[in-house]
Amino acid sequence: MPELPEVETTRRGISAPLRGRIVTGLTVREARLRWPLQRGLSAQVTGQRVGSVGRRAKYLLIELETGTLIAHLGMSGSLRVVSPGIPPGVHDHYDLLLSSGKCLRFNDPRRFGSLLWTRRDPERHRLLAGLGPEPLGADFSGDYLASVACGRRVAVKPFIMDQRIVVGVGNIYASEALFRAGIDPRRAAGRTSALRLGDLVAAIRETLDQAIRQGGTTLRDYVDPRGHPGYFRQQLFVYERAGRPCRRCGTPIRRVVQGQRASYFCPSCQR
DNA sequence: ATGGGCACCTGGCTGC
DNA sequence: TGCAGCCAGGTGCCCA
Repeated sequence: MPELPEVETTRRGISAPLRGRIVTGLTVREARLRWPLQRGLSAQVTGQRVGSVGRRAKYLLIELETGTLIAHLGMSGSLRVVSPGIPPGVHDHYDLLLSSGKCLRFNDPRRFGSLLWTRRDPERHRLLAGLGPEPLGADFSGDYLASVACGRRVAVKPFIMDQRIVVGVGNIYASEALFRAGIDPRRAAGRTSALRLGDLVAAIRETLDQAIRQGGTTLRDYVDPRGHPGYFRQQLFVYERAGRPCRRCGTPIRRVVQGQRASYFCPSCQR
């Protein structure tokens, strides 16, 4: 999926077409997503005006009058604003119909995405309650990262992908940020100096920020709400570049597996 | 508490 | 051409 930059690009794209519109229905073609779609969800949301469209971690928060729709894109999901008259494709699982005559259409080949409904403060929802700080927010600092890394033997790469530590850093940007900070992804989190963790915080911020400005990264499925891919792929230093020369020093990029996920790094630039 | 592994799914690509 | 095997942007849950 979509990591934070892709979710944020999606949020920006769907915000204007949704805000202030009335939900006129919800068409569900496939309810078996990561969490099965709640029965009767359409009746719950129909007739309500959309307020703001927010984001917490990789969750999109579509605020309605009596609650919030929480959408997650999983690994391969995308949301587009289209005319409901356009025939749905095989993996178009739901349409949120709007008074504007358009709809928000969710496509997700792997069905790891979800759509949840809560009447309470979404921050208190079971899936959001334990999340760490936003990487682009003020709470995410070198001091914070050093304090939570203390004593941790887990490798730094899975550590920064742990959503309880910091949210939004997925497999692409974890590798990219570690390259920019010059840190070997296999290094234990607790054996990385506070100074270097400070560099890592800056690198995560810079990487995510640049990716958002480029509309995210498209590897395979991802498209923004207008159907366009993201252009950050051209800026990737290491991700999916195994065997190719490091853009900084020419050393072949290495691929290793950590926690069943591929990690890419330059053995010369990263220590 | 921590770390590691599996599960959930489909599709695209590689190599025999 | 067909098919097995591997890989893919996430993350909740189970086990030791």
